[in-house]
Amino acid sequence: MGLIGQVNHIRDFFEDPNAYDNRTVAVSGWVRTLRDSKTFGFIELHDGTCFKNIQIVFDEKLSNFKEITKLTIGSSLKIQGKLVKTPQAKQPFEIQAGEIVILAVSSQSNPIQKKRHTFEYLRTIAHLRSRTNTFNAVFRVRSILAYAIHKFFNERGFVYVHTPIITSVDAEGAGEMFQVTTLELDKIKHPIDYAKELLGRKTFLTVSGQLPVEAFCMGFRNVYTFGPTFRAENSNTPRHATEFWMIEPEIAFADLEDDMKLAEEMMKFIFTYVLENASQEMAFFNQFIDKGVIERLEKVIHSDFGVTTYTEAIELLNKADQKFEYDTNWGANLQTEHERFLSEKIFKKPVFVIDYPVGIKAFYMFHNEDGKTVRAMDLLVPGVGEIIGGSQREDREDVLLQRMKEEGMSEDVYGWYLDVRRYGSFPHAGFGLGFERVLMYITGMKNIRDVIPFPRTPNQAAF
RNA sequence: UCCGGAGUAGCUCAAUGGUAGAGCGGGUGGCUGUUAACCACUAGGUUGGGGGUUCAAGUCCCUCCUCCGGAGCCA
Repeated sequence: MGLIGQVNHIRDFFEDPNAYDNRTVAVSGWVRTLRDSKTFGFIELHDGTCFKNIQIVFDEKLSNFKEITKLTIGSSLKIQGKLVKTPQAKQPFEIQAGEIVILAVSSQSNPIQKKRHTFEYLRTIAHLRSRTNTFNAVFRVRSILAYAIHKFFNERGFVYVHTPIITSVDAEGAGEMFQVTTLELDKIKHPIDYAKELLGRKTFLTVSGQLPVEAFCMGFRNVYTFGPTFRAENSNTPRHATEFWMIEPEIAFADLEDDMKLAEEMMKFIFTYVLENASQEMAFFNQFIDKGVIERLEKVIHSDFGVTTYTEAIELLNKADQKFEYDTNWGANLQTEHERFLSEKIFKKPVFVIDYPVGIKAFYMFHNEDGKTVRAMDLLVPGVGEIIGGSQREDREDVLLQRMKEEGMSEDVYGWYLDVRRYGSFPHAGFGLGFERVLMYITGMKNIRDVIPFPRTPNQAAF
């Protein structure tokens, strides 16, 4: 006989308190905090089924009363008692315990204390931090957000494609790559014979699923990938991690306008879904992490995203009454300060910047007639910066081949990618959405290390 | 990787070159409705590592390490 059916879930109490009022219930969970007096006490119990805890009242009529008052934070319990409403108190209802079974007492050296901890400290105990209010809320929202993304694409007929994590496609222009090898590095002879690799060639962890997903776009029209990606950059910022998750849709018979429309619809859909399905967590973020985050999300849901060309953006920045550390000059990348000024001060909402100079964008982007720009788009959001990067793809085989030659890319490795243009080319477009960056925007968390369960950043691969 | 800041009790932080402290957390006791509970008592230290200056270094100098922030790279 299993244990699961023997207890109620706190989540159900909050969803329909009337159904349990004055009824005998059983719960299991962990002590979040405990207060006791001479003849009675209170436990706040967390059972993992929802953000909120339930208050347990216990008194000296229990045979193990003295033991219970000595319980430490984190100790696990099974409790039977009566659920009663408490309209005059802070909590809506509580359980008056008839029996408390102590399953395990937590060691008093538990690093999670009944006090406020800094996020920096909690990162050093990432395996324990899901027991705190903030991280419990962050990671439940992470789960709900992932579901919302799948739901969005599924409802629109997109096919979910599992693109490879190990790839031989080098230098996609998206950053440094981790090399994957089965060769014994301490015994390796130079020059390295990559034919001796288990996979028969030099391989890496993927920096993007875009190229393979484009191939599947030929068969299914609208597709997306959603999986981990890896960048071996020595980036030390609150917005970068070496391992992160990315969503990459690819749509057929579509141009850049369709691409932006999809991005905007998706953002609005997932924001709405999280607000509706994580209301307790969002209320917590709004009160303790980032005051006003709910209002900001609602504003985005009800506003039209801005659009400006790169060339116009440069003009807007030059006209602005604002000193920048770096000058804006056509042909150079926009600096972070420029991007923030555009989204936070000029547009005051998410804004697409489109039609970037050829020289600062990837080889596969569609070339405009002006010969100077490509059909690329970046979506900038206040506070987080670049959250989406996408483009209409170059679907003309000759133009693409020319660009690949200029980049020195070998047809051996990329020939299959040209086939997507060779056997019935079609206009198509897509984008990459940084999953953690959306999560930061939604929760108001300021550091990417605090929205990844076990973050990998330079010097950090513990757990 | 570059620039800046910080490393002192379990945690968050004090300490003019001169006896290393507080709050929280822990432990013990008290308290008849608490919810950041409250009150009393108590234990707890290789001041990030190494080297140097000085009668004397947490404090000044050199160096290394780590973390945080800004920049770059980008999602």
